[in-house]
Amino acid sequence: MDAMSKTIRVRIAPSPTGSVHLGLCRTALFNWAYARRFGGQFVLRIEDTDHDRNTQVSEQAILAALDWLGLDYDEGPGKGGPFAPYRQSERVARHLEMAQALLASGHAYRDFSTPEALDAWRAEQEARKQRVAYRGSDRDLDPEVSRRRAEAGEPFATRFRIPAGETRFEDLIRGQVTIPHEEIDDWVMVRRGGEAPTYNFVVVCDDLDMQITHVFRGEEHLVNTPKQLLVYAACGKPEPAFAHLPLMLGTDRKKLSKRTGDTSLPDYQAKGYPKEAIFNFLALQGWSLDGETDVFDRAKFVEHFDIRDVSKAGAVFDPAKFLWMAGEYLRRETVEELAQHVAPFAIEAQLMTAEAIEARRPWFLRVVASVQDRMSLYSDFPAWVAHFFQPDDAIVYDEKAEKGARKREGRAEILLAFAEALEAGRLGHTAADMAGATKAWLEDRGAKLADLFQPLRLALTGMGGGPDLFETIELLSTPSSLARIRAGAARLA
RNA sequence: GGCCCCGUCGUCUAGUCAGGCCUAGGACACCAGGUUUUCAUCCUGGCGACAGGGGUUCAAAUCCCCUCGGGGUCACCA
Repeated sequence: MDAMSKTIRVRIAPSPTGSVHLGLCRTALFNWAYARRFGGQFVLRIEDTDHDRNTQVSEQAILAALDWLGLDYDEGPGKGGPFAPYRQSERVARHLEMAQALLASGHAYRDFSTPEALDAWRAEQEARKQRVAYRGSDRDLDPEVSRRRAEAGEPFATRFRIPAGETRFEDLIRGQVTIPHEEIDDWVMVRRGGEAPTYNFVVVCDDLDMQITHVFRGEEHLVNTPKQLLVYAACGKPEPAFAHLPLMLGTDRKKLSKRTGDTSLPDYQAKGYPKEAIFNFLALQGWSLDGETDVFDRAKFVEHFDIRDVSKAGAVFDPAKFLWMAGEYLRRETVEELAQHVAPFAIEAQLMTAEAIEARRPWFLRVVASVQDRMSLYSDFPAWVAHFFQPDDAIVYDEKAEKGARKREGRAEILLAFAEALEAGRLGHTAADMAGATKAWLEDRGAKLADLFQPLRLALTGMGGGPDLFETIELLSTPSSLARIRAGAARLA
């Protein structure tokens, strides 16, 4: 009832380790959409309780990724909010305080056993092949004794006392889930030494303090939920609603990992996937608009998204469909937009400098427009236009294309004749004029179109396919075209 | 292995909660045509699934049970 009447508050709580995984992006996407759809708040909290693995770079990468995808959060590190701080490492005092309270109420206990003893116990379990949930030997220690040993300086870990019974909860995606308590360890809330609380504990403390109403996260957290639910109960606090998203799978049907391909957002940014395509594709991993429409913008997504519509089964990540989606968005861009997106790739490939692009902007736009239908990714651009920057007498010929061109009888002669006609201006000067005039010219000579066009394309661009040839001639300029054609005639003779 | 979750075309999915409108729809991929000076775009068509077996019912992809298959998880990681 509480959760219904309060405004919706969702969060993502990534740990800043490694690169930004697509799974995190998708979880963020769904949380964000839910908040936006129902007028709630989307919170970012950095889960940096594992000091050994956290990195500052990684935290920055998460912030940058959300920003790039346009998933604006209402509260979070660097942005602040009514429940600051939003970095868990900065909230430890509060976590310890809550741990203290659970110790006092008997929901938790001090475990003085050594890590070595635990290892031995686990080894024994392993040997007997019958894994039983851990129940610390100090679980039933007299509270007074326990307190005194702690005061005497004996190190201990704080464990949660799992009661008998089972936990049953309603997952918004999966329906009712039941897990018997015999399966759950008396897990560690605060590590030995007393200053380092663990994830399963702090996540509840923080969600509680930040008044989170809905927890949407990956399915790998499903079996952890009872542990957390038990903490809510122990604190006497209402629990949020839970929904566990289906995993994103690799082609091996296992949790998406680097083994089967790129998994991080920066990988796809670097390859030149349009961001709206990434957004759209991620939205399709476990959710669909109406079963008919695959391409939709973020407004549409927000307008229709509901966590209840998310599917239960894991989604195999399909690179081919992702590529198609990329092309779909790339082709919808205006030439100006596309030029802007593609320019960095041209620069990186050392085809042009930023200054050169600026200086020849009208030309550059025409070039971009000419290959728009031929690209799926921004990174496809350099390969299509590289020939423009090669010396006229040393165009790099594609092997297959050259083989094809060499099959044409009289290739050198026709190229030379065409060059002459072109130079004399007998074919006109605009692409449209030249196309018509050239066809007439070919007919007069009794030649087939392919007799000229195949060798011509090779001479001009070195490629087997590409934009309209007369457009290419214009873009190249007549002198340069002539040089290439004559060089081609010589090379193909 | 225990426990938990899941199971519709190769892949993403609609349909499952409220059984009939499903001879199961869409998309990607693939194949075949068409358009085109080529490549691509674009257009048309094709291939292709209810994991299996039992029930319940006049009727099941939809409800129940079992089997099989896949995944997740079993830390003083998150």
